[in-house]
Amino acid sequence: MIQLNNKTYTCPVDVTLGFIGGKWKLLILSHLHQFDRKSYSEIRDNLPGISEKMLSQQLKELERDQLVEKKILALKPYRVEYFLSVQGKSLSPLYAFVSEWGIKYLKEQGIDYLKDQHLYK
Amino acid sequence: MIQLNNKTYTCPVDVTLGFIGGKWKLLILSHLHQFDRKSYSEIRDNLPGISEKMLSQQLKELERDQLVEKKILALKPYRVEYFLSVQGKSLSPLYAFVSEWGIKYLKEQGIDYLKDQHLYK
DNA sequence: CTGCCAGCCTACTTTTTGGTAAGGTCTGTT
DNA sequence: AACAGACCTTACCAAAAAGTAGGCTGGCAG
Repeated sequence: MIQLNNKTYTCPVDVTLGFIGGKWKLLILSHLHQFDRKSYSEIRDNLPGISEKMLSQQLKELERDQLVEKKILALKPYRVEYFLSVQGKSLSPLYAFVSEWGIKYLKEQGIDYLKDQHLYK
Repeated sequence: MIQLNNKTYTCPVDVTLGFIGGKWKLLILSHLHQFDRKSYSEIRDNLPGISEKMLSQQLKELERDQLVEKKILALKPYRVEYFLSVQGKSLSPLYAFVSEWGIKYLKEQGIDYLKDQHLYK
């Protein structure tokens, strides 16, 4: 049992899961990793199904956990930009692996995601 | 949007998450990866906090998803053994990475997990 | 023959998570 | 002036996930 920030973790895996657990976190992170879609609405439009509540909630947690940073581009017309922090980028191999594993799995199921990508969306 | 087995996924990352999502799956998997503790009670005893309900439920799902296999060692005194399938082993880089990332993070927080491992448990 | 341990399963409750819908500011467009 | 779009927040509710507690079979040890 590891104690950290008033929470208990059973092992290092558990610690990492504390950051990337949840339905949308890895999706948002790997999205920021893959594409450079960074504005709020670009992320929203590229994660079909996510509600604005979830998006802003998760982004906030990711900022708090310092995996994502937000840059305010302008105040008068409020414009922002989200991007992976150094810490967030340190998880890059994970985003890559998880995505490739998914692609490989889909291929085994007869779905060529890369080829047919334009169809999905 | 990807359709597969009556479910909808937004991208390959989402597909992978379908297998390893949830609070205990990665914990169980990486446990089977790291140690060779394989019996039901060994897994239970090494994942402090997991309830038997969760353990058997998750094991069942992992079997269904073919990431884990179960071998019945004996019937009279019912004894079993769980281990990673080929499919489950194909996620090994993930277990390793997630664990190492956690260890690295802990180190940054002043906790030397590897050195003090004996203290946790 | 009692109790304990392996290996589960089930009913029930609580907690967490996620979804809906609405509101609110500001700014540009028509 | 009306509307739309970027960028959120909040209140309320439903669903899903997880926790609690107990039960059940069958050996084996004392």
